[in-house]
Amino acid sequence: MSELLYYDLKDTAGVAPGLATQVCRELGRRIVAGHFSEGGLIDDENKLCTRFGVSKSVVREAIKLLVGKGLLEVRRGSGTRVRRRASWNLLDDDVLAWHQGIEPKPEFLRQLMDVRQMVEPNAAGWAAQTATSEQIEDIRNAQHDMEQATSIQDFVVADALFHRSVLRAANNEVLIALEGVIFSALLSSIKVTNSDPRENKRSLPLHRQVLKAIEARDSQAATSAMREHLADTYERLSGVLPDFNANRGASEQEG
Amino acid sequence: MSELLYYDLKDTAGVAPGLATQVCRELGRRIVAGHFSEGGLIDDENKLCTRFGVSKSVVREAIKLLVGKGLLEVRRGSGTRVRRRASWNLLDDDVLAWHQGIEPKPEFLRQLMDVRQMVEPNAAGWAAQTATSEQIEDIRNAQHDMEQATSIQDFVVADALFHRSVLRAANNEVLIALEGVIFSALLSSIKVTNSDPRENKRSLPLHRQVLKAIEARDSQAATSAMREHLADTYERLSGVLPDFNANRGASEQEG
DNA sequence: GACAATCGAAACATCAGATGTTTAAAATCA
DNA sequence: TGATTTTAAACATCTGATGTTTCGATTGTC
Repeated sequence: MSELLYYDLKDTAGVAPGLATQVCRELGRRIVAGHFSEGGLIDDENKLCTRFGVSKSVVREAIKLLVGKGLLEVRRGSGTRVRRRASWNLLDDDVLAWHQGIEPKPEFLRQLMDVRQMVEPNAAGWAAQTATSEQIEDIRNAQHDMEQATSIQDFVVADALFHRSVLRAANNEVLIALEGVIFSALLSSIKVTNSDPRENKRSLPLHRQVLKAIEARDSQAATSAMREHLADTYERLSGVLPDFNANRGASEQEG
Repeated sequence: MSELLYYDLKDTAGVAPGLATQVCRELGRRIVAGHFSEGGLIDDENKLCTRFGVSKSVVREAIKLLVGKGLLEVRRGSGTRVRRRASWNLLDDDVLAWHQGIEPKPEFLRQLMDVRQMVEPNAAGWAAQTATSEQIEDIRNAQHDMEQATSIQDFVVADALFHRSVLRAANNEVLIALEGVIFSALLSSIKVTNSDPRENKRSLPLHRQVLKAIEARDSQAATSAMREHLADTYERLSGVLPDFNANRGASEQEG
């Protein structure tokens, strides 16, 4: 499951997660997977205690965590409800990670890609202006690892680290908080295209170009190269997912 | 305090916050305000119980909430530490709200504005393509409220709602999750420029242009108008804050 | 005196049970 | 029927006990 890969990339490992975190993740996965109807009640505290075999305090802490992520809403006396998706903190690392546990939805993936196309060319441009030599070194190393990768997994990890390095090199705290979006989109894309390593190597020249432009402090070139790279990814996804561009430019729904 | 204004805009009101939420907010404010050294220990559970006059379960839930926002790190046996700022979930609504409780830091505000300049022109462009008639109506109403506003507060709220309407009209779930960044930047900007209502009215023509372009389904015009509006804001901030552009490479690009 | 093994206090983790408050639905009555 | 009262369900909070981990202090040997 690539949810674990996501957590690896965020190096959330190291610390042993307590029971509350475990229960939180288990519930979170089910909510994101759509096992509960929007606005529907989930089991009460006692049932959850029995189901997970833990005490009430643990369940309460787990629920508090999910409330913090916007997934649940607790009403005293009434019960605990699943909030509508529009209220979820979609940028929360766990919420994004849990999305990796389900089949990628074409429209959501497109939205993630739209945001990547908005964010990363700018990030590359800023990186060319402000990156320190250490930050450029990080980008170079990631690029090198992409070249050397032999398995799909190694390649994806190196790819993710490349884009993260660029993002960090832009030296904008708020921007860095968006790295989860990039990881999520990247992992989902790989899952969808399921391309073999050779196919992936196709994107290497553009990554090289981004690196070169940043090294040369050429902001516009970095922006362009990154934009071109993402457009290529975008196109590949369009080819594989029929609904990828479906709900674009037209909407008049709502029930 | 405009932290409350932030919460109003996110309509987090309605439900009475329990003790855990109160303690969480109180601690969160202090952390964001920098009352603790990075990596430093905070009081242990018992001391916090005494300090806030609540039971251990409440304190534990509050701490779990802060861990979920990346502000704290709990190590069994050792204690609870404040994580370094780079690990905070800066896009979390509460974290952004707590930033409103302190004097805006020029560099952080610039970073927020950079992100706005990256996000909102795109959002306006997409809104021109995908907005429903109801969504356009929302934008129109917000714009109307801006025209009619008499107090600074009314104006800021209408301004925030205008930008939120545009963001929502882009019909991208991930994008919507960034509305907190816009609110935060907007409220900080007002606090800094402290401009009187008449001065604010200066931005009305550009808002009108954005609205007109979206109504006309002219994506490029919407993007341009929004870009121009933000560039204007950016410039005004540069004039007031000497350090606003301090840690910065040089030029802007984007095309 | 240096170093390693041991011990114990501090701090978080979990559990169990009791009591208060709020909500919403069921029961009751005019 | 419609308004009021009652009651059961569910969350909120408190209390106290026990387990586990960490880290520093103590101790004992060489």
